[in-house]
Amino acid sequence: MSKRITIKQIAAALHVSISTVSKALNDSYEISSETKRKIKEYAKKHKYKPNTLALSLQNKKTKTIGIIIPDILNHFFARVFSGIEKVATQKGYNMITCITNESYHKEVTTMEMLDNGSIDGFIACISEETLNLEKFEHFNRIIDNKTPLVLYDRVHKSIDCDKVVIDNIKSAYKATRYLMRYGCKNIAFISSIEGLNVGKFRAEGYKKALTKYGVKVDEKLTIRLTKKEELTNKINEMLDYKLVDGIFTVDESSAAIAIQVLNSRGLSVPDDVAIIGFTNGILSKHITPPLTTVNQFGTKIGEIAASRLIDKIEGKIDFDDNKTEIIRTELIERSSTKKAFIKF
Amino acid sequence: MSKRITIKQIAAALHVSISTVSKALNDSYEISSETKRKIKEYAKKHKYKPNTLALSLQNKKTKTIGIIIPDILNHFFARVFSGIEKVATQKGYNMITCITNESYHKEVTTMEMLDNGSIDGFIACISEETLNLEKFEHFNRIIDNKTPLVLYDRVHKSIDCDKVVIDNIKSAYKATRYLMRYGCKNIAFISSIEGLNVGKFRAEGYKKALTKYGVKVDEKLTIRLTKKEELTNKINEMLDYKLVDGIFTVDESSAAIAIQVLNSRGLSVPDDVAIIGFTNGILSKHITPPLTTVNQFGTKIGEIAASRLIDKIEGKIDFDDNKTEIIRTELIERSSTKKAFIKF
DNA sequence: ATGAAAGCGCTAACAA
DNA sequence: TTGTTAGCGCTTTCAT
Repeated sequence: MSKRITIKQIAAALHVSISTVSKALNDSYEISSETKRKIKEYAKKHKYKPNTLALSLQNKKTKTIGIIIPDILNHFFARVFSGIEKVATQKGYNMITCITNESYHKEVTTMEMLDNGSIDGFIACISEETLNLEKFEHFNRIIDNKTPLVLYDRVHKSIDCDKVVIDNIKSAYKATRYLMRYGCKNIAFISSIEGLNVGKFRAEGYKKALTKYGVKVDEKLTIRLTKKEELTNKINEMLDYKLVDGIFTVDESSAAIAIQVLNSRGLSVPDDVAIIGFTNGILSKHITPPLTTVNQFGTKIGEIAASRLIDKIEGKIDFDDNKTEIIRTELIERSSTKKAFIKF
Repeated sequence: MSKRITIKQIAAALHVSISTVSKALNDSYEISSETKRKIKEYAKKHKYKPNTLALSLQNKKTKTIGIIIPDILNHFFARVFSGIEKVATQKGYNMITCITNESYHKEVTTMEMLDNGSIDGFIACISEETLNLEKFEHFNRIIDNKTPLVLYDRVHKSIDCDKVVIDNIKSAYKATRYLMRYGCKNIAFISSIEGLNVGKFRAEGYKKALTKYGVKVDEKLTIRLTKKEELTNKINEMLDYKLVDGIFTVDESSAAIAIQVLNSRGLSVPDDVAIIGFTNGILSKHITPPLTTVNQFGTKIGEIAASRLIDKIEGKIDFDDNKTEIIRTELIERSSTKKAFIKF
């Protein structure tokens, strides 16, 4: 019914010029307070709202940022997203969201499409497929266009931009070390994200810890898959080969599956086997036993990424001044590593 | 570096008029194929991409929809979101997302802000606070502005628009009936979402089932909270009062918490107590024992909502032709209700 | 203190 | 077949 009103209509109604209205609404010193009053009053009465599109077209700023998320069902990404949204809202930015579902093609087309003035900058996480194809030209094109870009979580050295990540190697190292200090002699490694560089880094951290403490890496105790399908079988096979007393899984659901397999074999967590997971999601808190896990501070990652991007957009930071922020992780101790006795 | 090129620049470079370029690029029959060729070639070479903003300003269509989500960390909403995104992408729409965090104020301000031409329509889920305040004028204002609106999951009768929901009463009724048929004599009801109308409906369905089968409703067996904080205590109190043999929880984490409480009292699920949850999220599959649960088909809800909205936007459906789609639910049977013997 | 006019990038009705 | 012009809603010189 009420359909929005324009500056032009206000001008006509009040018998003044369009520019007078514009200036009045923007509190220009040029306009008499009396005219301002009248105009503002009329505007308010008729619920005048400036047309964002016209504004954006004018000043080449949309106050909108593009968010690229590989998989919104992943709780970690949902956390990052909520961090981004918090800062974006606070600073008056809207978000256009694209879920790539780990597809290279989707990633390329949406980013190309958005990078024509629709958004002021991107916050993106590289999709699995892109990572495997190692094709990053679309990101570099974005950068060439002088569109600010912040990459989070999964990054790549051939893209020169702001980055917000965690130290995967170190985090995995510490988790593994924790298990060793806890007394575990045979520690397995389980990953269902071998397709991601972060997955590989975590494997690296695991090996590094073992080596550092003089334990030989037994490849038969490392399960490195790119998806979850075969997981149950592989874990069973591994347990047939050797009965481990500690497991480090690189994602949450792998830990849940490991627990189920162990239980089905009559083994108890943590009494027979201690487990540490990665990513402190909903599962970690609620499975039985609650999972000791590496917390990634997803919300924090999102917040930092958004702040950085907006600072770039608003020129508070020079476009070429790129930085890689490493967000700390923490080990949250829960019952999956709570034996009554703790050897060394 | 390459900064985007405009139609005007193409025109200048090729010594033709702006409109010729525009027409050529849009494959107008008015332009000679030779000129078209030249123009398109030049455009491609210089990576011309039309400015969406200018287009939107022109034809008053943004090809963008606004998505209002109360809480993105809630897996059900993440599912709905992914359903929306699937259809939106497929039909060439972008999404501007707003997470209200259950806040009335956030909901009002974002929707007001977006409803000025920035988006072509809304898909929204009413926030908890809004529901409690019972203030829905902002939705009606949207509708008055002739902006298409589709509400999902949490709706209200005083807002006259398209809706996509589930039948909460019926779903709860069936879940409760399942427990009775399964042999449960004392069935408890646990809710931590009493602040939502959907929560109340589910309680209603529970009672309806009991009554229908001649079981008297014992209020002391119903726990109806608006948050999760006190849950563990309340469940313990309830179990002190009476040892139930069946529990119907209206959300997923309540079920997980109930299982933890039962286990801590030395009770086993499903042998001592059978449990059915609501919303088939990540938890349901992975907790021990896996949870029998009412699946809500979140993705489907999102898809239907998006299709409906886009049909409205594109005028395939009359603006005032509102419809409420009721998406069926299903009971997924898992181990939390798998006693060896089944009476009745 | 107010207004006319140009322009942001593009489309479309109308001329030529 | 091509070009001129006006206009989408708004800002911003530059007159007046």
